[in-house]
Amino acid sequence: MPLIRLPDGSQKSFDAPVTVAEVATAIGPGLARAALAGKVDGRLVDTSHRIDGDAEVSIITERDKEGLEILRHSSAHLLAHAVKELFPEAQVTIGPVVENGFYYDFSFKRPFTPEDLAAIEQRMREIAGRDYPVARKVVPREEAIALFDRLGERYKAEIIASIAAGEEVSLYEQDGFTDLCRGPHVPSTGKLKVFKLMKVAGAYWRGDSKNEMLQRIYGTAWAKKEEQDAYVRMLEEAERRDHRRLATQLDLFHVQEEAPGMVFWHPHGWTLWQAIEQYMRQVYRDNGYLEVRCPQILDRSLWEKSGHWENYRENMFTTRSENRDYAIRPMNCPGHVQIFNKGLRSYRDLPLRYGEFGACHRNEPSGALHGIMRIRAFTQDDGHIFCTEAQIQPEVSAFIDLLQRVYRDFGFNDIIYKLSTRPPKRVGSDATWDVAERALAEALNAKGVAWEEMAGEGAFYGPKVEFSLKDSIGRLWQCGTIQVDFSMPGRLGAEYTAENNERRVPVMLHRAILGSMERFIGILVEHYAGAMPLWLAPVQIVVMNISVSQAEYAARVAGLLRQAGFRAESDLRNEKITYKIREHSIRKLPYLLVVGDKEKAAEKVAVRVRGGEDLGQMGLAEFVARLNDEARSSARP
RNA sequence: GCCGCUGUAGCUCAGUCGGUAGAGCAGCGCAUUCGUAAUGCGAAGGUCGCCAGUUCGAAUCCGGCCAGCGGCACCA
Repeated sequence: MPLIRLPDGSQKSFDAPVTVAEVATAIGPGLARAALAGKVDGRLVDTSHRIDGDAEVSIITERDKEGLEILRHSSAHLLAHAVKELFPEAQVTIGPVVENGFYYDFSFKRPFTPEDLAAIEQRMREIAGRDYPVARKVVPREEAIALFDRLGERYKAEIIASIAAGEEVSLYEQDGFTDLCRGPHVPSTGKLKVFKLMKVAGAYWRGDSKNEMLQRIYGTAWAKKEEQDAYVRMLEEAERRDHRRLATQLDLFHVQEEAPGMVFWHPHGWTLWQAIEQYMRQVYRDNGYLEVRCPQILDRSLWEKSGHWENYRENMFTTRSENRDYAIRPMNCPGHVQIFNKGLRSYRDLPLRYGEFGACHRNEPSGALHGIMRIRAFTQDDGHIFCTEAQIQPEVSAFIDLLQRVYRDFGFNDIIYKLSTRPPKRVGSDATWDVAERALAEALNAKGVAWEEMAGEGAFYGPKVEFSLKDSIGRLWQCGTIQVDFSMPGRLGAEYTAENNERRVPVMLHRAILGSMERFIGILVEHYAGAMPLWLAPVQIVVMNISVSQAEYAARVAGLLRQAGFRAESDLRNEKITYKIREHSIRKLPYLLVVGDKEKAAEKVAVRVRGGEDLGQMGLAEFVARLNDEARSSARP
């Protein structure tokens, strides 16, 4: 007779084995209706799961995180069911839960069309509406393989064949549709109410590009309609903020066919770039970095030494001249090592920090290109710190401080930290990895930040910390990184003289805060939806006259603002003031100044802030003071 | 690189059954001199991504290529 302990501490005893569903019923009919699954001694199970002995049980509903995942998982299952009803020749493969939803991969002789998607979604609603019970069945492996072979589902048969011999094979069945699945699933299809198919795309069988390509149908599913609506609105908002759309609208940059993956920066876009670069240059200066500049094309022999020629030949742009092979640099570190190598280095020189706005080219596969977020010609805010093992931790600590300050200045306050540790294939002794991993972990702990360990995700040459920022609509972007490198300094012959007159190879820390300038600008544009803070806005102020009699005064005001160090324009066109205001509002300028006869007579300006707030009249000195305050508070350029 | 979709005026987008292309905005000209998100009128603007093919005739149909977009794979 099982004694069931519930999350609130209460207990219920039964005189015979009970199912999760029966436990829920014993607690209350409302909970019984809401039950999606159960958690028995920490393990997620179906509501049909039978409890034979004493156990800790909680009932999972759509309010639980696990409940939502089960809804999504069962929605994937429902999708497969609908596809099999409409297209019996389609073969099912896998259908996991992903962020915000689920997908299911199918093999089918022709591509699914948007019309197919609509029909499939309709069929999903019908199946859900009929509220079929979902039944779990455990079968011997051979029986399951035979079943799917008989059904002509060769992918499923292959998946089962790869399940370890001892493991239990469970099948889920709803109205004649059977799928292999670990579960748990909702008790009946009627629990699935809020879902929507999103798109169809290609995906490789088992994620391997050597395998055939399947068709992946993506869907989203939620506990409540309002949550799904909010998610759809977020996607629409992301589309409105798309950096490609805003770049055209705000005349920042363009790309064209003749230079795939490379950016043409227009004057306004380049002004934004320069504001960022000058700020970062100041950051270098204030934090002990020495700015350097290296060639973009280097002889093949150097890339052979660094290992790039062997490992990344396909992804490098190369060129030839007078029988010599060259590569256009895909990264800056080999150049920085050359500077380090020039002259004899002492331990007294360490840590030595070089920084560069390093333009790199990587021949990315055409399918990887994406706006200016993933391109072939990009510029890194790249820095390399040459140091001793003992200096790793203080350098990493200082770097984290610096990165936090920079992100805050750009308006990002939410940072996610991840530590990637030694991968199976690596260089360097375990003792050295111990030192480096401990240094990174201690630096993170010293900062008191929450971090996640990504075991085995480090680079072959050393562990790394990766920094992701969260933007204004909740998306994560990995930008910063600091990586310990035990390999390259040695490969490229970097050495220093230690206290005991011994020659030693320095440790090199690769680090970037923004990552790629291009990508970071894309992120900034989307974060601010094109309405850049004052210190970054390509045009900060436009001065508009109301009629021709104030034209000279308006031009003079704009000139004075430029002399005060601001990016100001005048708009003296013979247009109605409402027309000009509309036009410059669309350009998302921070400040619009209106000058008419009253302002001209009083030697003042009427100030309108982006967004429409009218600050009324003020003198020029007062306005400039305001601008200076604002530029200082958002960042310290 | 792989799968799918897309490519028409500076921008956003129509274009039916194959019969040599259309709108709004922007730009240009003229008038209007105006107080916080669109003044009116007029003229102009296109190698329909590129190359081949079918056809009396191709933006439209077929094939190849290029680029972009959504994913997958990749991302030193």
